[in-house]
Amino acid sequence: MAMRKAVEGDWTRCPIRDVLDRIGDRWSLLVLTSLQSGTLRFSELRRAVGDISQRMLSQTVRRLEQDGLVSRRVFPTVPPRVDYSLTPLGLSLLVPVESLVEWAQENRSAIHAAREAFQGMGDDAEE
Amino acid sequence: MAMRKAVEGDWTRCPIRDVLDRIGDRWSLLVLTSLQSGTLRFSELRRAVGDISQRMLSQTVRRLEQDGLVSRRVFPTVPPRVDYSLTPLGLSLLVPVESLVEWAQENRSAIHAAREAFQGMGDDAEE
DNA sequence: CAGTATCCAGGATGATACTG
DNA sequence: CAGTATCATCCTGGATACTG
Repeated sequence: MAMRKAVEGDWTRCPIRDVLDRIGDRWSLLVLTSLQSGTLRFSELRRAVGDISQRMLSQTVRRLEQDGLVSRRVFPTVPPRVDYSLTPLGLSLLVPVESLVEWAQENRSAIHAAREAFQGMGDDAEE
Repeated sequence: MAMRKAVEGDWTRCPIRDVLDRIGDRWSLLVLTSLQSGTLRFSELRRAVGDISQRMLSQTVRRLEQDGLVSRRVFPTVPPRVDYSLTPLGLSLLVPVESLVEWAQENRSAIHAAREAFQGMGDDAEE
């Protein structure tokens, strides 16, 4: 998704863009939900999310931290240790997000069925 | 959003990806909400959404139609006329989406404030 | 351990031109 | 009017290597 530019524009029409620009990417939501259960270290978070690269995890948590959704605590030990957890703001975001997740679960088959139906109509799906 | 591949994978963990892959892009949500008020023709929809290109609108509505979120009716007149409207499924999706929109409206300033706070910390926002 | 720096491929989006 | 085809561009995300 290439949409990090128009955020500051005339999007008063659509504040949702602010949110979508942040949770609409591949990893943010996974990171957020992974932290739902509690604090995790970088490596733990990485395992929890799954197959995310170091670079993307680093980038994702940094953005989430900048947006005030995730809190980052550094322990000046050696080896270094960094804890990540949800902020109240991040936690509050998960409420509406879960509504969406529920919808997704309930209607996943409907969407897939619709896609299947399209296959047989001689109309291709550009892929 | 470059995430149209992993949809069929092991995303049982995260059905939300199915949804995000479809509404997380730049235009889908705008199109959906534009149709909330009722049926629109292609050109009307284009004006309603704003500065979307013909190509992107065409592509977006096709995908939404394939997913069963939008209904498309063609009138074999000349000049041609095509009406777009939400399906019950599309309408039902807007319910949780609106929760997210509300959250976005209520917390927009909080997010922006968090970003501003970061500016002064010597940490750049990569842009 | 917890990152950052580079390089690179693929996809999303936009502009423009053409068609039924 | 309602698209499709093509081309160019920018960004996202992955792989790999290096650092404190």
